[in-house]
Amino acid sequence: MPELPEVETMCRGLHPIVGKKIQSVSTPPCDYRPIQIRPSIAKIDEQLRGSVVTEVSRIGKRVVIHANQFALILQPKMTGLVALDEPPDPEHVRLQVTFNGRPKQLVQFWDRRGLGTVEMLRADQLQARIIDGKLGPDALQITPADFVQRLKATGRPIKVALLDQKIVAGIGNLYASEMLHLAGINPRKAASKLSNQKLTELHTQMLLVLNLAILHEGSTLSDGTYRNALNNPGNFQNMHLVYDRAGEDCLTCHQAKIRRIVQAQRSTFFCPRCQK
DNA sequence: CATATGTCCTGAGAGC
DNA sequence: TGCTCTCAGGACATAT
Repeated sequence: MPELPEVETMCRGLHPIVGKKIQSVSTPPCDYRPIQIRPSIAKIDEQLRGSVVTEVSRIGKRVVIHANQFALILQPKMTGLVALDEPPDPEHVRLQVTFNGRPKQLVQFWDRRGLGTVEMLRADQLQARIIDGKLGPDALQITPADFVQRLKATGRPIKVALLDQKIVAGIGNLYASEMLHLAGINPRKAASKLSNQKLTELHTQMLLVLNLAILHEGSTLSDGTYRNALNNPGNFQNMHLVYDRAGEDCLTCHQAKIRRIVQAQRSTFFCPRCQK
């Protein structure tokens, strides 16, 4: 599940295409229901063909390829990824961007479940269409004070609040559990009832776990879908303290077992002893 | 406005 | 072994 560290890793892996000229943008034949692409692939190809990639950036959990004053926005959602090399399998390639030059370079948007989307906007529309009203400050950029203030403003359980991209952008189900464990916070606690000190600690641990995960190129889970741009798995899955470890010993206190609960229809993992 | 729920999709794994 | 069922969850649409 691509969250901030996985999407950041994808973006960094795409760096070799910066400065390259786009030869074409196309959708290869695919046996599955087509993903959402807007405007049409023909219009996207028309605008981007022949233009040079100036930047690859990340907005929350989206990958943005900039070229010709346009932004091509790839949203992996659950099982999508962006690959420079071969994707996990050839069956679920949803979009291809080919570049001029030898050897010919190719960026492929691959998505097994097809929940991902592709959107092209004028670069000057990015703020209004993607960020305003939809995304809070990025998890790697938000100040501790802003982080605390935004979480204090909701009575929802802290775990649920962390998943709300309007509060802070980039956190997903896996890292939400991990950072709450590191900060010693019970995921069911109302965000508004946490002390400033606890929330500040959470901010610290959030940065720690996200940056550490980026360093290890993200987490490749048992479904094996997430890979970095060169089709190698991440390494951070081996360092999870709570995620998907229900019934196993807590690696922090060694005196309790990790529990799984469901919040907002999503799994949450925590140690009942460390996170009271 | 804030919050809650339903929906999309495919494949892995469980259970019989 | 092969079938059916459940589950995984990001983001958006719709409901409360």
